[in-house]
Amino acid sequence: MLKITRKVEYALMALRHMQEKEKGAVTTASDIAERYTIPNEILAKTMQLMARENIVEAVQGPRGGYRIKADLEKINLTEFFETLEGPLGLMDCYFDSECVQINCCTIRSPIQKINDNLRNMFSNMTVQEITSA
Amino acid sequence: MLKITRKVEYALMALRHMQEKEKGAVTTASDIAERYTIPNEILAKTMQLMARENIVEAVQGPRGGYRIKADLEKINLTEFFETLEGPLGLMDCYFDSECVQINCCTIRSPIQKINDNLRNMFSNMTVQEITSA
DNA sequence: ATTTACCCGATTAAAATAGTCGGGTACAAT
DNA sequence: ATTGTACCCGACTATTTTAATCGGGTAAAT
Repeated sequence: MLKITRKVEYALMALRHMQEKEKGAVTTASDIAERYTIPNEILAKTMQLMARENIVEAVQGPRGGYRIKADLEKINLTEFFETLEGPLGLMDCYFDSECVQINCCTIRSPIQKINDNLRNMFSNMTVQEITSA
Repeated sequence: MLKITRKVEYALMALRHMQEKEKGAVTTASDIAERYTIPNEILAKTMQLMARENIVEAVQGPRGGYRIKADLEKINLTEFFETLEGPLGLMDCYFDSECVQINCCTIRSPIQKINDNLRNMFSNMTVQEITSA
């Protein structure tokens, strides 16, 4: 429990990789996949997702690839995680959920407080802190 | 991602329930399961686990049940989570793992720092804070 | 003895995550 | 124009993790 997903890991590794290149240079998804032994198509998808979300910019065609578009110092980890994986919460009942305990759950509000702390912690860290630490 | 498990939720609800009764009184696993619509046998297992770990005490036979044994103010959440679910970490590679990226992973140490913060946060909270907030 | 309630390993089911496949579109170079 | 490279994307399958079930026990009060 309390794990981050592969997708998030791959995304961070890719961003870090691109950040080490000259600004404006592009890198192909398969270059990154090969470099870090990441399954090609799953990284491709992750890059596409980040492109849709304007974290990176895609350049199509031969000599194309991706480059960083957003200012990584301005994206906090709560935002980043939610962009890639959807709503963040220790329990599902804070967003969706037809949990059978919904009306008799006695720990919902105490856990909610912990959840707030957690979100807070992640909101106070930027993607940049991971990609260049 | 970053979810706590059902088992942990059930355990906390059970502890909270027992805590509301007079000290020394026992409650059966099926009473608790019924009260909160928890599948009987999964709660039973969870209670057995907590009994093995000396968090609760089991009284066998008719009129038996469980009562709280440990001082819940002295159990922090890191301990509690690890007792129920094993080692705590945002990524697997901090304990087990034959991760293919193990030698080329560029985000391991930054994530490790976040992991330390997370553990720290949970280590500074007690089970009591959840069961009686 | 019988009944109640804990004990526990093995198994199955369901859900979440991870990875694959196939058929597209954009565009630079020739 | 054609070719080749690289992004795009929905649908699908496999794997892993989590949740729940089953079956056959043991302890103890009445």
